[in-house]
Amino acid sequence: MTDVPVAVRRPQRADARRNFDALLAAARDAFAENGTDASLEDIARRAGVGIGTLYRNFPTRQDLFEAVYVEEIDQLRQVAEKVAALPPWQALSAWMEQFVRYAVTKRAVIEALNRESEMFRSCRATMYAAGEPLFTRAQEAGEVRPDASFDDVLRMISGLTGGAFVDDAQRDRVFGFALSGIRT
Amino acid sequence: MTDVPVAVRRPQRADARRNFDALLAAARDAFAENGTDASLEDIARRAGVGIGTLYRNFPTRQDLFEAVYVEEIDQLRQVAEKVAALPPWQALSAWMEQFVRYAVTKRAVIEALNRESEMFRSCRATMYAAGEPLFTRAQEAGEVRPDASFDDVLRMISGLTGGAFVDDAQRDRVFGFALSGIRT
DNA sequence: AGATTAGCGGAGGCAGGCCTCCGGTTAGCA
DNA sequence: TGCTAACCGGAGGCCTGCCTCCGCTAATCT
Repeated sequence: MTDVPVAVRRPQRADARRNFDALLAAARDAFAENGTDASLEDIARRAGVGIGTLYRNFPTRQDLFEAVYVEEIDQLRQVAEKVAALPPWQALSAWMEQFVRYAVTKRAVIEALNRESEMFRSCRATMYAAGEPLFTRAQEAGEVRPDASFDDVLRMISGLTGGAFVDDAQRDRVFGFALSGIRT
Repeated sequence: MTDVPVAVRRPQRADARRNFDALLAAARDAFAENGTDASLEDIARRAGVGIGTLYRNFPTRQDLFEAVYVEEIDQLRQVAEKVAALPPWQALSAWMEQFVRYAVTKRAVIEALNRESEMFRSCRATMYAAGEPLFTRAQEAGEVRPDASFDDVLRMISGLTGGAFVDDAQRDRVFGFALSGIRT
């Protein structure tokens, strides 16, 4: 998290730093709304900054994406730690709940499950490292059906996340159904 | 199915008819691959036809979409009839299975759940008319949890369909988990 | 305050998508 | 076989997005 493959350092000068942060915030919003394909020109516009400035700070779309998400993905790890003391199923389900809430607003995370690239691989690795132990523990405790894998669950959740629901209540309900389907 | 709101008649002349059919086939493929947003220019290219010809036969994207899907959606109704004699849960689950198989190759159908327009509304109506009775019957027979609605199920399935899976086996497995989650 | 140089931002070239228009072609009929 | 209306298809205008380049601006240092 502190050290990422392609280093994009925070600029030194005051104006530059301002723009850098504005871009990051704008990108976060844009990615949440439109996924990985959000228009870079639109992001620059939202940030109130020229397109040139965007490209100087983040030479590739990857770089921008990375700057936005690497940190956020780390939250999943933190939640996993917080939750470790709970009983097996409760721990897993709390973590998954967080994952859902997280994925709903960050559509791009879902795409990370599939796309190929250095950084997506690393995001994926972080997710697995965070959640898989919880899953295994719940499974070994006999709380989760033995024919399900952690990957199954992650993809189930991320698929569901991509769907559109009438309202939050429906979404929660449907997630509840689906998750109850992986219990023994 | 024989009569749709905006009539797009099959052309009379031999060459025109050939092109019409080629366009339809190309559109089917393109929509399956890229969803509703498939490039019309690409569809014309696939059909080996000029873009002008596409627009002459299908003045709007809607028209083309309609020509491709209205008929296919009707299959869901047919399956519902075939399956009506089975016991409640089996009937529902057979129909849903068909819906899944169907939706996987026709991504656009999923979008129909959300988009607003005359024709999407009509597609949706057809889907509901086909599947909802089966659902209600299964629910009244106590096979389906009473707090689930047909809409929940449809959206659950269509959400999952949008997700990417490693292989068909995983997809089937995950669908199985999710569907077992709506049983009592 | 003045010099230095990091940083700004938009013009502009390129690509691809949408849709219209119209000169050229040809199927079908007599 | 010859005529003619129906049909073809792509050029071209418009838009939006990607990315590069470079003349100008102003933050920082002395």
